[in-house]
Amino acid sequence: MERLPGMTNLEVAAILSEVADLLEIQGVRFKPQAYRRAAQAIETLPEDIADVAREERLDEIPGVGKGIAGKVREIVETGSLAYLASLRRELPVGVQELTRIEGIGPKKAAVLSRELGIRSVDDLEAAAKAGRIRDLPGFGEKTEQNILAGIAMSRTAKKRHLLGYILPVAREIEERLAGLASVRQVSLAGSIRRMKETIGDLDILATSTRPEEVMEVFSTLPGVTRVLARGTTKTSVVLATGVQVDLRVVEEGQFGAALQYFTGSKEHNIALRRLAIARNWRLNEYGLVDLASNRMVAGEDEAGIYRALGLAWIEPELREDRGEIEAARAGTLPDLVGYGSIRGDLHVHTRWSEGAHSVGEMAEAAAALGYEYIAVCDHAETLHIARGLSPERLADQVREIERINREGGSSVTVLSGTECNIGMDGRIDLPDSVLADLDVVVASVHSGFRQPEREMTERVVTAMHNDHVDIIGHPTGRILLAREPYRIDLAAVFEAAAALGVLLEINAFPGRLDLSDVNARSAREAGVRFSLGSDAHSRENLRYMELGVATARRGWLTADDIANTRPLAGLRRFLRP
DNA sequence: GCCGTTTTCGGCCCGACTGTTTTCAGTCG
Repeated sequence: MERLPGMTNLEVAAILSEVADLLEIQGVRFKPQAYRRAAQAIETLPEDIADVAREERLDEIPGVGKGIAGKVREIVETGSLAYLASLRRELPVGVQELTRIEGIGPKKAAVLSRELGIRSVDDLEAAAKAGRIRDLPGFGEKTEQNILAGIAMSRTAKKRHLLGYILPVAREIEERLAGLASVRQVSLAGSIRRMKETIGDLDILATSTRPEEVMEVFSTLPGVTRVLARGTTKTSVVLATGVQVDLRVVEEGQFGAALQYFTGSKEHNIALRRLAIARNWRLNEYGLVDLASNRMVAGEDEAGIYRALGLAWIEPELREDRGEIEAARAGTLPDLVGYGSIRGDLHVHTRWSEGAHSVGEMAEAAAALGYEYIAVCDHAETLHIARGLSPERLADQVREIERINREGGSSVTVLSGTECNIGMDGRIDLPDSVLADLDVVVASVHSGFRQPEREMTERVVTAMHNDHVDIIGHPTGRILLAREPYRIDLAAVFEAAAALGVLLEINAFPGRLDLSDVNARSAREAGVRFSLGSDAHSRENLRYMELGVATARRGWLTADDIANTRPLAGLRRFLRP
């Protein structure tokens, strides 16, 4: 029997967020914040919200009390929320849409709707052009102009950028600034310091004895096409790639506070400020200040702020208000896998299929990175576009790998492997006899993404039941900024992977990062172990491993959770015979 | 609507900036 698809955490969160938006437009105070906080907690919950509701544990979620718990139950049980429907009826259609325009919040949207009957962005544009907005209370000519500019901006949708592509750019800017004699400290901040998978703007922070000089150098960096603002404490530029970069120069004694503040996330900072308030302190970008004595409690270095608030220092990758503050207080933060902890790459391609370099060249590059092993996992035959290998050519490749290992020109052991294809019915596109002779078998879905959830889940679980499969590659198939993950019951996949001892990959290719941080964390809770693979198509791509480690760290993973933090002998225990 | 290292009631993140005002509300990050 077909099971009704349950509400995902994302869908429940979206409903609560909309309630928050609508309440805000109505001018209701404080409730929007409460709904938003609950939505955020549910969105990033490492468990299925329907399970939590069924087990009557909703009140354990921070931000969920009696009222919201009842609404969540209603959503989970019926798929909708009567309260939201009634809120929608009370508000003219389209008012929400207005708040998406920069400069228009709930208050202005309400006035525009009430006074001029504006119901859409198109209405808004017409009214602004006709000069009908400037006479409204609280509005003026300037506001009218800004609204038109805001509408124009909203039409050229704000782009995000892949972490993997923007990180080298950011580091180059950081290095150039660090090279200036007057610069004392410099650090990346914001989402790039948290290693989020996609980045909006770049934030960089520095201290300097001569801020004007730093700003001059910064605003004339190669690649800068526009200077949006230029002051002695903050300068904003736009690079040719469309990336906005903000540089802030602060006082030396405030570097820690500023770094903490500008690293965010916003949710994390709000939670920290709550802790400060409880002690009658105030936390902002200038420091942690005792309100009674007006004395600075901390601010020079970041760790001092956390310490003063009774917390262990929190790695930037964890600062999303997803339980890290509670863990820091209890002293139970995970010992995150380190960027240098990976001993080998378990997913690389070579010239045998779609890669750019030979097996020997990849091994050499891996040795230069200090690895002990790499697994060559070229595609199998059915993946024609990637020049997949037939069993015969794969056998030739295995012989070449054996020769390279025997001749021992490199400190790296090359493992033979494949990235085989999981067919529509879950079958692998190589015979068992071939798979049995390989060291590492990665199995991935490369087609038929539109299968219904139940079939896709069965398909992947069937593949895991093949005793030769060691790793499921990029388990959700998403491509960042381009393609949604396919529909699959991840809880069922995690359960099977844990039970069968199949590793799930965190694919480190910049556009994949699949499993994602949040999914990896859920998988870990379900007892899954992981494999990190760069999916490198060239020597240079091996460096993408860093992005995979970042994703693992954001998913609260330790070295223990990851097979390829082990030396070769230890790794073999994670691979099925 | 939520929540407690001042609490079961009375608060709820903070500061910069803008444009509208003439002392501040609204918006943003």
